[in-house]
Amino acid sequence: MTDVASPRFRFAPSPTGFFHVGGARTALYNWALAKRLGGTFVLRIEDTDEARNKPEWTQGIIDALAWIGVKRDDPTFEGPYFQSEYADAHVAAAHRLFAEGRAYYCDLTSEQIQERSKQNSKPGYDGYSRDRGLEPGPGRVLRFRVPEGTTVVEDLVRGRVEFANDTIEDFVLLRGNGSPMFLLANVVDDVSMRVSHVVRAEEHLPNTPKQQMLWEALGHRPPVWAHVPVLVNEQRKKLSKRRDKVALEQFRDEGYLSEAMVNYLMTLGWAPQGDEEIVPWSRIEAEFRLEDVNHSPAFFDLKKLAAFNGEYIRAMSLDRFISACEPFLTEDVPWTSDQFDAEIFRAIAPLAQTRMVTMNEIVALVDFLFLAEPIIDEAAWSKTFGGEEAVAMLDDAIIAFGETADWNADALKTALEAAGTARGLKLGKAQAPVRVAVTGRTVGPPLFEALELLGRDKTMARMRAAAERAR
RNA sequence: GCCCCCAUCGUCUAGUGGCCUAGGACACCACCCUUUCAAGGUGGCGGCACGGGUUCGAAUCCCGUUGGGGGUGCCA
Repeated sequence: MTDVASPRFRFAPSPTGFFHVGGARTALYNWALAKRLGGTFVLRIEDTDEARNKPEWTQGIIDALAWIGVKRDDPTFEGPYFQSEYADAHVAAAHRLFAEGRAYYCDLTSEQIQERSKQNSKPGYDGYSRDRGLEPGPGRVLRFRVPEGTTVVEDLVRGRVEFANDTIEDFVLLRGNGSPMFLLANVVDDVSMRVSHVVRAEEHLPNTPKQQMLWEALGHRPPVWAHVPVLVNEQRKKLSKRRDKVALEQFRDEGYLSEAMVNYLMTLGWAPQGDEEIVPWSRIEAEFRLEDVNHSPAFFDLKKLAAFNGEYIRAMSLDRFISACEPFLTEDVPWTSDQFDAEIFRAIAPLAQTRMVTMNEIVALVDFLFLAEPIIDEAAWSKTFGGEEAVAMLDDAIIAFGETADWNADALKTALEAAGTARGLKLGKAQAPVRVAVTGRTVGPPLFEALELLGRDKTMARMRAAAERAR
């Protein structure tokens, strides 16, 4: 192990798709530790699976990490390194192991291995070529000669985990074509990058005795291991890219705030001190300990994430909220840029802020203010104008508003309240037809404030149009 | 099958032998507030998987059972 005073952590994703929330949490754990302990966070892209890797995913990883605060320009950050560039070192290490008798070549095909396994009714590879003294050659894999005894993994979250070596098969180091396998490449890189702490998901725990033997065979003391529980879906299965919504990029695009996502992810398997779970990163960084990480899988709960996001949205200052809205106000919007009015938006923003769970919801909350005509939600329309009462109420509202001298929220409210009372309707009922007429929806920001911003002309025109349509 | 891990409200967790009549958060329900919807406030529902030990005392320690999960590739 390297200098304890300056630990080196690493995050080693493979660029095989969108960035997974589970990966994000692992990265965050490593990052929090590296920051607090004054260590280093090494990013190594494990791009050795040629069939599945795509270069564009690498940039995706870097961007996603930056989004959650793991930034390249931070002095704690080191890399990215690319595993594919170290293939020579991996092969050289394997050859050394062969020369030392720690590994041997085998010419069995996987079909033959399966056949033997079936015959002696033992799973996996049985060490058939251990003593055959095979030289390297095409189609021959290099296997590690697992020694006798027991391998004890000391894990910071699991404690002491023992593996009987006779349950571990002689695993492949080099493929038949001579290329290195994950187990080997991963260890050789960790050794050469002087990694002191391997913090990763629990699914790697079964690999750990193999890797630890490799560390030792290569003449090094193994790192500190820590295997954190996996994230699961509602069926309590490991989150998968195929069936679950896990892409960090998607959450970002829908308007989840990175602070909320980071905070939520950190509470999966761990909790800050005290009763508060919404805490700033500074506290997380100061308090996070691997020893405190839970041992059981955690359900990635979209509802709770949404609740966190809502909290974070409401906690923003008006200026921050407005600038956070901006990307969602310019792309994929129903209005044209000249229809948008920043002053009006600023006025409605505080009223929208408490009504959102994700930032992309801002559009539907304010669109009626910028569009020439509201987008009519048919379900809302038929529900509201199903009876004659609503149309009559709308007619009365048109008259009441027409007689209103000052066009402001208070005056409009007073006017509608009076009109409603005359028909025996409470304000809640009386406002409904007006709301649908003007905004197209049954829900939205407070009505009279919205009408004030919309202005007399547009409001009256929409109400008349709706009355016409409802007849 | 074999190896390994895990087990507190529906969910995420606090709890490290007495402070536990088990605390908080999300979700859910009710009420209050209220121009819709939210937000906010108040309250409620709800848990130590089971069985044995150890101990004066166990959610906490040990064993077993059951139940979940991960791994078992010439993927990473």
